Amino acid sequence: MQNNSQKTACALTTTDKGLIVSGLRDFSAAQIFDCGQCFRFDGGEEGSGDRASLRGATKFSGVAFGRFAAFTDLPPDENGAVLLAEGVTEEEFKTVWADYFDLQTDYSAIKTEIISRFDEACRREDKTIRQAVERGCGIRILRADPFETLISFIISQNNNIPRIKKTIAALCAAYGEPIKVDRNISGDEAQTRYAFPTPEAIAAAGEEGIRALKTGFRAKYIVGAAEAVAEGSLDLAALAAADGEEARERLQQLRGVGPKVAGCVSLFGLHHLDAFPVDVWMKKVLALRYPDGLDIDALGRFRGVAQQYLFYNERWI
DNA sequence: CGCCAGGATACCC
DNA sequence: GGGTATCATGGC
Repeated sequence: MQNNSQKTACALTTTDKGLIVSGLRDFSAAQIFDCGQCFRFDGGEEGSGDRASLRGATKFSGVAFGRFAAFTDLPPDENGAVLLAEGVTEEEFKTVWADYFDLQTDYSAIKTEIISRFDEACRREDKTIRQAVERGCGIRILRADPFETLISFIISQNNNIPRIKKTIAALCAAYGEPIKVDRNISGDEAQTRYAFPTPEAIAAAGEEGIRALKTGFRAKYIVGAAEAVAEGSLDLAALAAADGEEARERLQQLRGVGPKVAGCVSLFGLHHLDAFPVDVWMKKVLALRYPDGLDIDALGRFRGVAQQYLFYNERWI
């Protein structure tokens, strides 16, 4: 599902307000950062634009791969969606953020296949998936760091999103490397940002060090996973290259990693788009929207993307 | 006080 | 194999 024409379609322009990325397809920073796949970006802050066109736009700022940046959706033009990236150079966008946002993947083609597979599985025209795809039309599956995703979703178990974000922020502040913040990002100069801790840093912190961050019963799971990666017994890069089912089974061998966490790590951290994590929200979707049952395995190789459309649709309905 | 939160585990039958 | 109490913590 690679599309070279799309790769070259997005255009970069450096302005005094930041880097303008135009010609984006199937893209919404707000939807991407608000659909539960990423815990390190915070929004809500109004775009500080002095122009009417920026009013109401939400800026999301945060850290990925040890880099702090802010992203704001601008009104689309005739070439597609437009994104304002602050604290990002053209070179950095091309080498880091374009890959993070999975810009080389054609999500229009994915949507078409998803709808087709759902129709087949339901043996009718499925209105639910159409509504979900429409509502979350700008969602993309981030290519997030595998280790960060693993630890983040271990923390997510039996937890709520605000507290998950708070705990991860505390983990980064305590054991992550401080990041030099670009002074051009207005309003954010004063705060020190932190990279996600390395496996070695978390392993060295030990169970007591991690428990001190109010991680509760998850502390031993977090340290165990970090130790496995640090000592090399768990090779996440190999799992990214492996079959989706094989990756999920290997992840579930870790204590504190069950089907749901393994599914989220596979989908968001390893980019296995066939992973379909079922959480309380998805159980609600399945019971409410598909009362006659739904064969997950029949939903095709992009069912993980469909899962995000359905999750977003149900959470913000 | 109780219940819930992007669950997993140990233990029950 | 399928049910269920328990696990830390904080918000409501």
